Amino acid sequence: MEIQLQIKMNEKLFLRDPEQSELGKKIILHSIQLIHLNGFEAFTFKKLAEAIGTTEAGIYRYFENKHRLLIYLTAWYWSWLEYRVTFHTHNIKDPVVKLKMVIKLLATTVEDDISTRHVDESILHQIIITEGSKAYLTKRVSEDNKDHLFKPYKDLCAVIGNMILDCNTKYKYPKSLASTIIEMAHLQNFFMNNLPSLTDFGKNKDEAEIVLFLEDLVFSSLHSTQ
Amino acid sequence: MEIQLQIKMNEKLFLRDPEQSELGKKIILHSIQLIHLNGFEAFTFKKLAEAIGTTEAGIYRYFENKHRLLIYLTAWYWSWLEYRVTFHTHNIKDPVVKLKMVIKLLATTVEDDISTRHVDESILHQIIITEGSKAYLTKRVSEDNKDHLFKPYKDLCAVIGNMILDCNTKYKYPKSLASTIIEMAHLQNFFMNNLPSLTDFGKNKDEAEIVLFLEDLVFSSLHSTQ
DNA sequence: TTTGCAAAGATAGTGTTACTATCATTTACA
DNA sequence: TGTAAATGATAGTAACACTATCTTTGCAAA
Repeated sequence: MEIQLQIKMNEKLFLRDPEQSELGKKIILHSIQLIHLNGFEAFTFKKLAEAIGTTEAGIYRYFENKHRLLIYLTAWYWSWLEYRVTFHTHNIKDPVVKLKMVIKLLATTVEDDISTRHVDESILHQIIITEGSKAYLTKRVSEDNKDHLFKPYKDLCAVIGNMILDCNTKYKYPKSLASTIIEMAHLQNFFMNNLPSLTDFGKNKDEAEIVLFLEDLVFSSLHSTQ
Repeated sequence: MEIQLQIKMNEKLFLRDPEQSELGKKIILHSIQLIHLNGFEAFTFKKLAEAIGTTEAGIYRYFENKHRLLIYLTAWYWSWLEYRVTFHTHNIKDPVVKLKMVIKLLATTVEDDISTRHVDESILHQIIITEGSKAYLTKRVSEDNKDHLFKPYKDLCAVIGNMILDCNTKYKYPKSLASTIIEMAHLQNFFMNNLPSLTDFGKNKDEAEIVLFLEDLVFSSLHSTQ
């Protein structure tokens, strides 16, 4: 049995759906590799076209510009992560166990899990750690938000927020705590590997310790009697 | 009595010290305004030169490129904030009260406080919220770190980490909690104003609520019996 | 079998960005 | 008054971020 996951993306994320053609899939595959290799700033459509063996104009038929492509990749990533969260927390009754699973999924490098043909999820995960926030840290954020480009991110945050409430109905900041977990799962990973003195994980560089930190943070807040 | 604050910056942050000349000070003043107005991506040395009334080449004598200028601005900001933290927590004995003061300083818009002639601190604060993380989220981060360009940020983080330990010597993640507070003070503010569904502050858009959230987060962790 | 049409390929062109170089002029100050 | 440093003025280049147009290919309905 081979299962293939297909994620349906908002049409405003692209000009032409990259999932619907060979060229489109190549754009996704190679853009992930190139961004990972040189970083988003050094990434250009010209280099991407050369890597694929097509021309710049060809890429522009799929994506307005490289920033839109980044938004597409992040949206895809968050959709995929929400699916993984749903999948891996299914049948878990205890909300605490559930939330621990989510923290683990957020903060741990993906092995081959639920996979897709044309996306390398573990490299994409690395990209989102370094480049993900650049998708929304712009002057255009409100317009892009109106086009629902960040919906997958907000949906995931809402799902986690609800799980937090399942642990403690009286907790006052479920959404902020959810976005804090999501962002910190990535940022502590970046710091651990690049600016280790900003973390307590520099010695072992072990993702498992980030999980422990986040668990302590979350469940202290949720069990607090303050 | 008029007090002027002068912050001594690492020499690797610039080619020529902008604090030492009128042109240099104009570069700082106007770059802050322009980045705030159009965002860092749309900011160019040409536009900056036009705003100042000098030429591109003139700017390049002070800063290698716009990314270095951003690093300079962030480094200045974190140095200034560390000074404010030291100043405002001085003479406070209770470590909990001290840490609460820090959270307030991090998460609240600055009014005219400890001021400098050529830097608009409240606009700079806004810039750091949106653009600050772009200073280190790059492929060059390790090299830049070797040049100590992020020292002010790391110093502030260390100071806060020690205050955390003063509250609870046994707490296991002082540095990670410190970087979490710093980053979240900014990011929750950005989300509140731009992607409010990621927070619990969308209704009132009140920074004071971010302070309460962070206090709850921090002191739950530090008083936790888990 | 033809026609028709969308996707992709090929090529060219434009304005802007991110620099680098050079030389003349002003300013500071010794 | 002389000299060096800072600044101003101008020019130039390679890469980037697009846009336009025209041709070719493949495939499907008439």
